[in-house]
Amino acid sequence: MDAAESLCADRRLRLTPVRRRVLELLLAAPKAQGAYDVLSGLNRDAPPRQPPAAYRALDFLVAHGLAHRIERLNAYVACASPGSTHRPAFLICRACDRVAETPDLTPDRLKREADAQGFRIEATVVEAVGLCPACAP
Amino acid sequence: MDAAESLCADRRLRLTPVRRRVLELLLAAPKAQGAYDVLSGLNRDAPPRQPPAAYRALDFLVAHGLAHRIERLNAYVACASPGSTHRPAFLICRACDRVAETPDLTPDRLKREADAQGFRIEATVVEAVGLCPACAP
DNA sequence: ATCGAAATGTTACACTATAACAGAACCGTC
DNA sequence: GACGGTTCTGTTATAGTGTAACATTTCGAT
Ligand SMILES: [Zn+2]
Ligand SMILES: [Zn+2]
Ligand SMILES: [Zn+2]
Ligand SMILES: [Zn+2]
Repeated sequence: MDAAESLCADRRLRLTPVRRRVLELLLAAPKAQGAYDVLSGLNRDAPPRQPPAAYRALDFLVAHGLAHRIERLNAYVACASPGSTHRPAFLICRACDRVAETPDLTPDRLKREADAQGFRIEATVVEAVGLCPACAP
Repeated sequence: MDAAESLCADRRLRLTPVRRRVLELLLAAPKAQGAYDVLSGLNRDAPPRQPPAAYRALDFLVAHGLAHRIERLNAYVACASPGSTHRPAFLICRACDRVAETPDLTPDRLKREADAQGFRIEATVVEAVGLCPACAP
């Protein structure tokens, strides 16, 4: 949280109350939170909010590296090391939905990292997004 | 398609008309197809089908390695090399949604593979699914 | 104080996915 | 060829995820 504070200060980003609260919720959660989980969290405070409020805050956090979206779960987690640009790998437990973030690493190191944590990988998804030759500028 | 035929024959899997048709649709499509795209494709034939028909066929194809689900797009593509167990990486163009499947490779080879194809990676998602220490049997 | 940009509120809707149960088709055995 | 279990399909309804569009407010700088 402190890291997020100073990061936003450095970059002149506005960590508004809603965004701050959403980040707190993600940090406090033991597992990845869907957008509507976050929304319920917000609405445990007052006043009641609508879906866009949650999505906007989450988009902000993801865009600036304070949180990650787990495509597989349609859910979000707070980043484990905000500030540094990184391409993390996530270890997602299919039983409890807990998500561990591993630091930037090359793919063959992924298995060793998982082994070290006692995590048994059953499937891995690698998705790269970018521009194909036909669409490159 | 022939590969799918023989693969199903070998494994005593039933490549029923619906499943066959869905695979044909995926193979014919230039880009990843959402479940409802597939459903529209099915309904261009008769008789009209409902969402579960598409999802069931897609689940079957994915389960047996004839297709892959692209989490990022909530969409599906036909597998480029069915039969072989593999952990492919997908190159997803954010502009045209075309998806290229790269063969099983280690992550540092991903960049080289992409470079060779003239594909400019802008973001990569690595998601591993399995069992965390707390949930392991 | 004023103005433009950024953020939020609000309504309504689109897209994605599954539960639950009924019926039909398939496949082996007797 | 009739049973009987299994797998596949049909059908209805509903749950879950995400966004478009526009009004309103807040912020920060001239
Ligand atoms: Zn991170
Ligand atoms: Zn677990
Ligand atoms: Zn494949
Ligand atoms: Zn493209």
